[in-house]
Amino acid sequence: MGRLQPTDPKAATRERLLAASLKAFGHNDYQAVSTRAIVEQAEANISAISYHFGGKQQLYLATARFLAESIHHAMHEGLSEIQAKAVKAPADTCRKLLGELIQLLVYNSLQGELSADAAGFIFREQHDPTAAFDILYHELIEPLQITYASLLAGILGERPEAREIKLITHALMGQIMVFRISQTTILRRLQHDRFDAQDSHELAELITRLTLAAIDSRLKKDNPHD
Amino acid sequence: MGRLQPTDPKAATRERLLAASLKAFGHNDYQAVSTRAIVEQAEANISAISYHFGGKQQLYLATARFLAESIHHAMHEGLSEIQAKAVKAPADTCRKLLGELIQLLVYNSLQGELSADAAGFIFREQHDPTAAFDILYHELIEPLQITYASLLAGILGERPEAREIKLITHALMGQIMVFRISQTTILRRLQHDRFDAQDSHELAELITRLTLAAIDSRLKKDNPHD
DNA sequence: ACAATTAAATCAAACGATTGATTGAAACGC
DNA sequence: GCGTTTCAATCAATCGTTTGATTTAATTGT
Repeated sequence: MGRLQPTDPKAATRERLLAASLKAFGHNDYQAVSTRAIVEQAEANISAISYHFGGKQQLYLATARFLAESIHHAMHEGLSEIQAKAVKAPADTCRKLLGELIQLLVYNSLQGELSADAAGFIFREQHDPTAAFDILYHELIEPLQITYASLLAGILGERPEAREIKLITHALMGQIMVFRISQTTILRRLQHDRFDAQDSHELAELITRLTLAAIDSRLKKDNPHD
Repeated sequence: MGRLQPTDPKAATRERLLAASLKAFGHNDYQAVSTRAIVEQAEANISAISYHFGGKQQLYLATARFLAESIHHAMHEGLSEIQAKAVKAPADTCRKLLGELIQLLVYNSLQGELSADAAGFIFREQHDPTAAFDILYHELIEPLQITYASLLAGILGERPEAREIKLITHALMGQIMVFRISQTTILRRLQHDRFDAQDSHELAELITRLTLAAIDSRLKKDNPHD
């Protein structure tokens, strides 16, 4: 997995357990994942879970933190650059940055090696939230929403905290997420078997066009002197 | 539940098992749902599953069919009316019908009594498809996508089967679905506790505006004599 | 029309297998 | 040699399924 491998042999087992847990919990409910399946995938002993985490429940929460860190690590470079350029940026700069953000999100959603596991984990927490959702929300979901919303607000000249900006942000980000969440559907519709990097690029461009068009019409509506 | 209650007392247990299964499988994986939990909810005996369906696996597949039928039943009236008006309809009629379809989808996604169970069931099958996905896809997902795509194609003057129409359909329907799938996120962002009928109406109008705007820009791009 | 017979449906009890967790001994690095 | 980490063995609890008996409903014989 794409994580930094710890040279410390003590923490190696812990890291393998987290990676195996993410893969397992990304595809199955908490109750549906057996601790034995995790330790088998991690090539560890059954009691390693109790020893390193205290139990299955604590391992699950640690996996949520591990997931948030992993995604944050994978997107931090691109994301922080966008966020830095976005402060007090003019509308046309925000438009360009929004395109970059969409590209970043699409690529990470479709090409990221743990995107499938992450999507499964996050959705389950969305549908029936546990304590893990708080971790994912504050460290992953909310920052992305705020970044997207601030760009949107920069283009539209409104407050990022406005109710309608939040709703539009959610709807427009849905255009991206649906290609991960409902990937089986769209692949079947296209009679395709997987999205490669080229597909992701094309998809990001399409979504960017749709997104900017939706925003533009709102600009015109607010400034009827057109 | 909003299903037609069978006067036949023989099939009553079967129906209760299906309703209980949908509720259970909508919130938990196949493996995470115990047959004992289902029969307890259904007020039936443990062996009723084997007797009426042959086993847990067959009950699960029957639940998928039950879900497809239930949603179909809930949306059939509004959907068939839209589909009937859509045949060879001019672009402006398609625009109006698309708004009605969005309204229908939003309302059913957010207000439908089994929408939460359905969303959970369908997502799990999207993420790790089993034999149940084929049922859901052919009887539920694909018809909706085709209806949406044909309206889109009617507005844009293109073939509903075109690759780009399918992609745009998927992206735009994502604007709707994300409010069900990621409902926990948007409710937390808004510091809201639930979407009522008024919220759903407002949401449908917002999404319709965003959607039509995205389509309109494409019209202009294709007809540059504007 | 009513008792006898058959079929359909439900029930409690039990099966082996698997679950999360714990234990004390063994192996490890320093 | 001592603290850390891993191991196989074992615990009670729960899993899906099966079983044989019981109850309920329908059918038949007369």
